[in-house]
Amino acid sequence: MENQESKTELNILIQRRLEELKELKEKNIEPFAYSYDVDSKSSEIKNSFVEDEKKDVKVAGRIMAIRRMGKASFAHIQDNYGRIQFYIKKDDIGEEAYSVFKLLDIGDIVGISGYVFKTKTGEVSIHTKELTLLSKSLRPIPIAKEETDEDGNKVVHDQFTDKELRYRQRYVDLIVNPEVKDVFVKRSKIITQLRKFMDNLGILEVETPILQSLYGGASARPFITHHNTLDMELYLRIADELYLKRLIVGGFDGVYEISKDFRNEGMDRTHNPEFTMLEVYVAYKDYEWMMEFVERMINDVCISVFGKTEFDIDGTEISFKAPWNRVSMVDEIEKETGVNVLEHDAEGLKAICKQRKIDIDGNENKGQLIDLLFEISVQDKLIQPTFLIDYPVELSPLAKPHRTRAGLVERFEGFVMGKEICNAFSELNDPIDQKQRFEDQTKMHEEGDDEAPNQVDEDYIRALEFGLPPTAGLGIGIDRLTMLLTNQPSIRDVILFPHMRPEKQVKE
RNA sequence: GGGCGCGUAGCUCAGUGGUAGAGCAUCUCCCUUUUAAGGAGAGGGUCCCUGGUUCGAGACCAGGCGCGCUCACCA
Repeated sequence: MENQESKTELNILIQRRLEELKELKEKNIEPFAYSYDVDSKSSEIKNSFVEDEKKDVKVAGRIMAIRRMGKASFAHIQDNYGRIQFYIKKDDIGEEAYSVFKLLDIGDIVGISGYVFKTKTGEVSIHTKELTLLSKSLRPIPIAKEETDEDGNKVVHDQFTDKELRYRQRYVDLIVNPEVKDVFVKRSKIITQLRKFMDNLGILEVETPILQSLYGGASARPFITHHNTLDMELYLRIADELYLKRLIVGGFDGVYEISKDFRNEGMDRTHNPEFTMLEVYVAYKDYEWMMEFVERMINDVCISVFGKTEFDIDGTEISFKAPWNRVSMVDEIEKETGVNVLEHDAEGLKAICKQRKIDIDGNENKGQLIDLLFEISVQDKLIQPTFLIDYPVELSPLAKPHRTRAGLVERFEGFVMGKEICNAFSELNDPIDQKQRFEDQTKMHEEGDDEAPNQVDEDYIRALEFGLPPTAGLGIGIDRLTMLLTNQPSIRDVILFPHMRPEKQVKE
């Protein structure tokens, strides 16, 4: 069995590299070096090239292509900033050093010391004086080759495209697919800019528990874990909302957390079991203020990270420039369907749904039915950034009743391209109302809605009883925001290591 | 969970019932400004798994596993 395994092609390739490793050691070459004094970046060398200057540089990177021509060779290395070619000649570095070079492969990480020149075909390159092996690569990387066809278009051959392998072995994906790396650089910059924006406003970044004995702040099924010493069940948070508002009770004027949340639900293009949520709470503000806050913050991110507010998303021109559209949820539904949902109870809405052949299972409450009608008739039409405002109270157990419209709460969600990108409200700070709503939810849980919380968070009620100032709160899904701004089709394309079923075992 | 699709060399893929293929990668030789370098040669396969049909299965059938897309669920 073991022999069969060792006959595979991959194993032979690895075996070959192990032999090279041995030969290198016999030549007293350390194949896994300790450090290298890099003084240049590939991109800077190319951008700052001056003819005949012969500037000395030291760069390091992974060998991505080798073209050997007997006693001289060209190769490309790739560093964090791009690729650069180096030229290496036996006459320059000597027989022994050239024989070391011959033992190198695509994938090896090397340091190149030499001077910058331009080849006769015009490529800025490094004329190698000294080559240092920094890390021998034992496993062949999937090589993509690029050529430029007659029309000047870039054609990529043998690109590493298997999505499963790309997600499972993201390190390989990042090496060979540069545009993937760019998405994650953008993601990082988006988060950095969100932080800067809030920090500048004096909003304090905090950390709250991931392991919670009660879960709340959203409706979702939680992951359950166990604490051995306390011998009790703990939940991985589905939201950090209730903790952040406790901090507003405690006297902070503004807090935010960029939190990993966990929801034990289906996985698809827009759902990963763990995902990143920004939640912000600001005292003495309401949802009107928060809408302007979102406009300003997203504008700031667009300008700082992308240098623009107009985006081409799947062929549609989207403008994030403030102000965004604002439309009322129930008014829009009425506009599209002719139904004033506030005039009907749950039974009446069910009848309307059935009449219109909308698929329902009959257990929906009024809020869920309104939401259904919204999704069917309105949601897809919200293309340009739009705040959908004033939700039915049944859908929003943590939002404050609308100051003028009965049955509604002061809540908004931001939609772009028919997709939700944020959720916010004037926070409910009446402890008596809040307790009643929690109890209604717990009842829903008992009646079989396993996404409703299973018990009332009495401590949160106690906190409200001490007094929560008027507060505006906001949640933004960082993954989905990144998807939108970088035009990526799947949440897995903006999460470095998306959740996958476990591999049976790592091959070989 | 439903539907559709995919699974063949390290990578990208051909192969519609009759000897498992191509390009790149790998190995040997030649080649001191190449860039999908080039020339000559060589090696490399559990065709996802299990059963079935057949004289004969990579291909056809059934079941399974894995993955992708999509619908539903998930505010």
